[in-house]
Amino acid sequence: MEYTVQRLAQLAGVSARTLRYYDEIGLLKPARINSSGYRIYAQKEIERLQQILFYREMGVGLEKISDIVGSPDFSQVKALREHREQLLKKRKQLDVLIANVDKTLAWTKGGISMTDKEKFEGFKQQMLDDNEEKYGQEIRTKYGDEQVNKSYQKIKNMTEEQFAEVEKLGARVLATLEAAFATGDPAGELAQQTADFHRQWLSYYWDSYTKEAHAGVAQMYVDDERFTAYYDKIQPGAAAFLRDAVFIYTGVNK
Amino acid sequence: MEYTVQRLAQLAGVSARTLRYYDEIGLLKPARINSSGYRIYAQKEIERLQQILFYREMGVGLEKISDIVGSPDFSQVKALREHREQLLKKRKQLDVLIANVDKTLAWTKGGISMTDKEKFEGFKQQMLDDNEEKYGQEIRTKYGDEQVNKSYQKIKNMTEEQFAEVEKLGARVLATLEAAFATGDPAGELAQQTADFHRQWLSYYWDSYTKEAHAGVAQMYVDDERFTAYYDKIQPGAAAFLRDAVFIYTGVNK
DNA sequence: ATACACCTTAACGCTGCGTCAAGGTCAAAT
DNA sequence: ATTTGACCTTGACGCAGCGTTAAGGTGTAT
Repeated sequence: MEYTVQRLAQLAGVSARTLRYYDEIGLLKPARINSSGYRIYAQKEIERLQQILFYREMGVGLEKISDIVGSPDFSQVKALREHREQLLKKRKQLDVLIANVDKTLAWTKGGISMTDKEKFEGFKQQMLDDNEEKYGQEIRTKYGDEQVNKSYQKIKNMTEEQFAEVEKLGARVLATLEAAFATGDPAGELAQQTADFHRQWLSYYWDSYTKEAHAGVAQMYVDDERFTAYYDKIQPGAAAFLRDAVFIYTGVNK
Repeated sequence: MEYTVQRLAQLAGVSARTLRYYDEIGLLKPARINSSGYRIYAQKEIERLQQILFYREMGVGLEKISDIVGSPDFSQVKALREHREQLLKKRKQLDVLIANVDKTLAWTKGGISMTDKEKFEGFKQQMLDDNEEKYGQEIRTKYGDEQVNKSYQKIKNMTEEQFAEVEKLGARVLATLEAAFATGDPAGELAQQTADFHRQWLSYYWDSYTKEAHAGVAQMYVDDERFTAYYDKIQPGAAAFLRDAVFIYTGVNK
């Protein structure tokens, strides 16, 4: 039995346009073209189409389908396994989105304004691990186990996916700091924006924010050469500049 | 403080192109244009951008964001709630896809060929409910509670989303039947294809398929006027034609 | 002969930008 | 004064996977 586009389309439950498109991109060519230029499909094409649609239902892209269909079975299995991974990833992302929406909704109910930009950002696990590995011992003895544990605990509760967000916020602090440093004015708007970003960034690691603690950390950036080095890699003096900006921002002066 | 595109882009962690695009579609217009034609953004625009980015992270489309931002708070909450529903839907779809991939993988392992097209289709809950409502009592007494319960149980185990699939397969049976009926030959390829689709469709409701049962159902389509009416709405005689095709397909003759 | 259903190619539209291309502007360095 | 280099501008194409006119040829039933 032979089929025209529309007939095959009905059979397969797709549109005629789709079949023409598949022809166009070489994914499914008709068996032959009749004297009037009509596309004619036969049994073989039906089977190929069904394979194509199968993978399409799975959410595989047409190009990958093209690779898969007509390749040996074990390749197809491998492709499916890989595709499965991608689907899982997508679902995780969705979970994060949903969690964020829920959080926002909850906060709005609690009277916390939607304009609070803290909601934007997330966390990183690896950052944590790296941190613990490098400085864990020292920080713990210096600032007390309980504090550190609480902070770590808070972070552990977040999902991995939110990592990119915190990194972004961190990068934003650096970028803004650089621009602000160029102005030379720690009381200027750019510098104050930097301090605000820094506060937001910090808030991810702290259970509660206080101006005094914020100012304390800023001072530490100057006192502890590791932090100084981190910020000064932008420009020598950037750490001190940030501290000054934060002092003004918090209104705290040591 | 005022910002050019690039500066604002850095600050917000997006590309300059994005900001130009947002300007183009009217989502975020710069505060002013300077004498050289440069876009200049101010504090107000920063805040608006942050709101925009917030919703964007949530996966909301730009057009909807345009509606949301700048509307009263309660509207925003409503929008978020609706968006949450959509996210949940998407996740459900993903779950179905993943389940399908898993099933296919399992079947392939079990030696069942990937060319079996049964994997395509799903089920419907509502179809069930409708069915139970209309004919439940009668069917139960006629064919026995146990059978019906088993069938129903099987269907209940599937997810709602798979519904569209079974509907599609059902439609495919009808469409193919119509084309086959036009040929007038119940032994022809089209008619045999119809019988095959019908077998696939049945397989969703039955734990195990047998040729005899298939042929029995086909005969029932002629004997029970409700079914006859259903298939004959295509063309008078279609039910009988389908029965003949299935008899040939199964090799069973009553 | 005429209507009507089906076929063809061509081409724009949708989302959310990335990515050249071709050219103007601005501050600093020569 | 000019040259560099980093920034800015407006166009416009490209991406996936078709949906959707548009303009016109074909097939068949009346």
